[in-house]
Amino acid sequence: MSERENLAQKILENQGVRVTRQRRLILKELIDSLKPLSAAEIHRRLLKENSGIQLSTIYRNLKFFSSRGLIREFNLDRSRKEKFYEFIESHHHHLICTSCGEIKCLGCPLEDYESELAERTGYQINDHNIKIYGLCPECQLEDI
Amino acid sequence: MSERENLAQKILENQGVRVTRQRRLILKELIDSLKPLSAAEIHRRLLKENSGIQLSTIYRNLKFFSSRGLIREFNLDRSRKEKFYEFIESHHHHLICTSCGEIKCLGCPLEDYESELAERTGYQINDHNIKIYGLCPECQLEDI
DNA sequence: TTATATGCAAACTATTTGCAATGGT
DNA sequence: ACCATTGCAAATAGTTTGCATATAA
Repeated sequence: MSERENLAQKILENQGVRVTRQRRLILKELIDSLKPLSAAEIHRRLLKENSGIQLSTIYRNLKFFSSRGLIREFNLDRSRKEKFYEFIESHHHHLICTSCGEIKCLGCPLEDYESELAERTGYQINDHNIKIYGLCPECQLEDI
Repeated sequence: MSERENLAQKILENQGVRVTRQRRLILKELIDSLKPLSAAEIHRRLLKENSGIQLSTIYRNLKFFSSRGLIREFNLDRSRKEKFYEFIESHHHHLICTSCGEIKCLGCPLEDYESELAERTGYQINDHNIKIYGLCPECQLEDI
């Protein structure tokens, strides 16, 4: 078992959930990845590594990990219908290049705003997300 | 033709696009609505008014209006797969109650942040959206 | 008149589910 | 041994498309 798989193993053990080969592999892909992945992308990557794993198993576990708060699930892009998933290391947001699709992680500019908003509206604020769209420096250089 | 349909008519005429009964009706629903609507919801509402209109026509026109910048298209909720659409009157964001689904519109707290971000990253920032999730005051009162 | 938009049915994509078999604890 | 998880195949939800017909300009 690789080092990364071992990390995944430990996280799952600490969660007190049943550790299967599939769970270890899926979580490993998310931990390894620097950017959010779709279910299909995780599947593709795992097939490359010869882990015969079913797409439905991936979906089931992504739901499971989400409900356990291990990962975050969201739509990256208004035009795509696929969801994306990422391992939660810390609260952050995304800057997305609408031309090449590159994703940068950003810190959170809303800390103060949230408490002010809670006070003003009476809502109990639990979470939020910000997506910022633009053109990365490279794509700005290309015509069209 | 109702007053609201007339407003929709005028908007379409100003855009220099072909004005059909269906376009007028779809745009009217979005203008009337205080909150974002799904394609299915627009369909439901129009059928109630006895406008025999096809769901595929609604989808086609939602895409068309989006591309013209008349409406905004996005996913409201991480768990749902439906997209939502809203008429663009001014730039704003949403506060969503994760229990009852109520949607409140919010102003934009990112104006300054965006220009700072553009400078720092070299990105040309074109758009962004913020979704804030929580419990509305009413839902906070309900146990489980 | 003619190009664009619509209705209808069928296709497609992402995701979910039922059920029998497998595997972790 | 027992129950949670998996594989597989089939179902579903939301959206898109092809083609003949209707309609706005």
